Amino acid sequence: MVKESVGISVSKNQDFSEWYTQVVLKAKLADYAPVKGLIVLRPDGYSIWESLKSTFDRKFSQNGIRNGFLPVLIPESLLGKEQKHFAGFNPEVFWVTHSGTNEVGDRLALRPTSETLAYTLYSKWIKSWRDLPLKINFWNTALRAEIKATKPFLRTSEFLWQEGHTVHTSEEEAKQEVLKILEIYKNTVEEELAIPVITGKKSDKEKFVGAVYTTTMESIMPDGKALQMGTSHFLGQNFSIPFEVKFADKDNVEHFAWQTSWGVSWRLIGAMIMVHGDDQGLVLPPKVAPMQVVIVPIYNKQEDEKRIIEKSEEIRQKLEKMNIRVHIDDRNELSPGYKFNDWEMKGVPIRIEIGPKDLENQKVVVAKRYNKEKLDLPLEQIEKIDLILEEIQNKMLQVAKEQSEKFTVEIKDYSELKAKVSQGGFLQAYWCGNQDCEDKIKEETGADIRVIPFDAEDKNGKCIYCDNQSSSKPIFARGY
RNA sequence: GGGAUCGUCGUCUAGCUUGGUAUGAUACUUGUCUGGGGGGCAAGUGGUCGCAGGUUCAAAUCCUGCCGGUCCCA
Repeated sequence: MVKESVGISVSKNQDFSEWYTQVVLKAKLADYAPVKGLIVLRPDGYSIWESLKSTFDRKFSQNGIRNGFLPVLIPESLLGKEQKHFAGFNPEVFWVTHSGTNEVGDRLALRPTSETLAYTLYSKWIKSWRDLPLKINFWNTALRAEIKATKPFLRTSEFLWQEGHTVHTSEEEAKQEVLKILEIYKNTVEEELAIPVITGKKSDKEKFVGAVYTTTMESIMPDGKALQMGTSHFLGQNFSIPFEVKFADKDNVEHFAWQTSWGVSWRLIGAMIMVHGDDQGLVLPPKVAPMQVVIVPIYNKQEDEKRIIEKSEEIRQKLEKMNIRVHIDDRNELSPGYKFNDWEMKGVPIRIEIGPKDLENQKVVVAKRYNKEKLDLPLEQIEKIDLILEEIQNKMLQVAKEQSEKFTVEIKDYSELKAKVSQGGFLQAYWCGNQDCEDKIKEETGADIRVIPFDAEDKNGKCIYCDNQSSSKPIFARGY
């Protein structure tokens, strides 16, 4: 009866954008802050971020990367040192112009990204080839004015992310690092968030300003729009020269170093919501779910209550010993039905129902969130929950892969591209490599080059726009 | 960058055209009966009508500016 005011009031198909906002707010992941363009993370949202963070930290560490911390203010003189880079970011930089009532001399930027600041310090720290490679990652926030249309996790003026900055003695080693990081990104997103990605290069037009080239991973969202999930840049010597990041090599000759930078943001959480969520709300992959199992006890008589709570407690302890994150919903004032819907909206992967009838039969009811399946599980097999969580994680990736494949289409001619863009999807077509064609396609269809997949970097065919010999077969799409 | 639209207890909303004591639902609190898919009954708490000016005897309502949300187009 009151379904609409409590749950998600629109369906995912019918109004995707409204659906997304409602899921974020009603599942209590985030809320809008009092300042336009900014959001607040609530514990369930932050917990997902912490989970991703710890996975990345483990993998970075295995790759010899350590964490550091940089300040949020960057003086204008530093930010402007690499001109292209500066020009690219300038329109969205927030500036601090006053301290108290006094004007500051050199304006201070709220960091849009930390290359310039980090490399100023790197040039102090690096003297010799023995100091390299230097690999530091920074967990922080970046600020870029995005005040036209706020969308939690996807378009906000401040976002949580990590930015890694590495320095190498050789071009080759730096290029390898770029790929290693991209691979870490890819397998983390696929294994933890159950979202398939396509990796490859950005076109020159779309690359990070200041980079020699940018590698990226892209995913397709259920509304057919593409989302950039993370990027890893080869900076060459573009920064090491102006910032004088130099080292004396074994032969005692000074060289400019070779650099990389790379980052993923909480945008990944946005992607997870869009890819897996449904009309009932959030659907969380077990690996990042703040709560993996919720136990809902059901009883109506006093004596049942005691027995059932005891049994629930017993199950909780067993599961906790297996490192499963489990919670008993013992709120007395709410009906079981309400709790079912409540936890479904919040995306908890498994619900265990336990009532008098179950006790008699020495079993519980297990309900899987992602496909709504319910099954009976004998009490003595309760450890199987672990396997079911694993199965859910795998199936979710599989379903997402199928969805994503459906969205990936080969395009033969330009009229087809024009027609398909509005329906959305990854549209793969030959391209001559000329930016004029890229610009025209963007202008006429709204689609840009999202990624040139690694296996499509060298493809012979005819450019979809100008018919000339093609150099590659990129994926075109409208993006977020 | 251009345009549209909205802002009234936590949430959704009536009232605005035609100025005159703030409407309902839901949520929340308490009690009670309930309890296997969003329960019933009863009582109660909660709003400087986004903000700042202006017009007026009187402004949620009319005027101006600002702030904020959402959507569409480039």
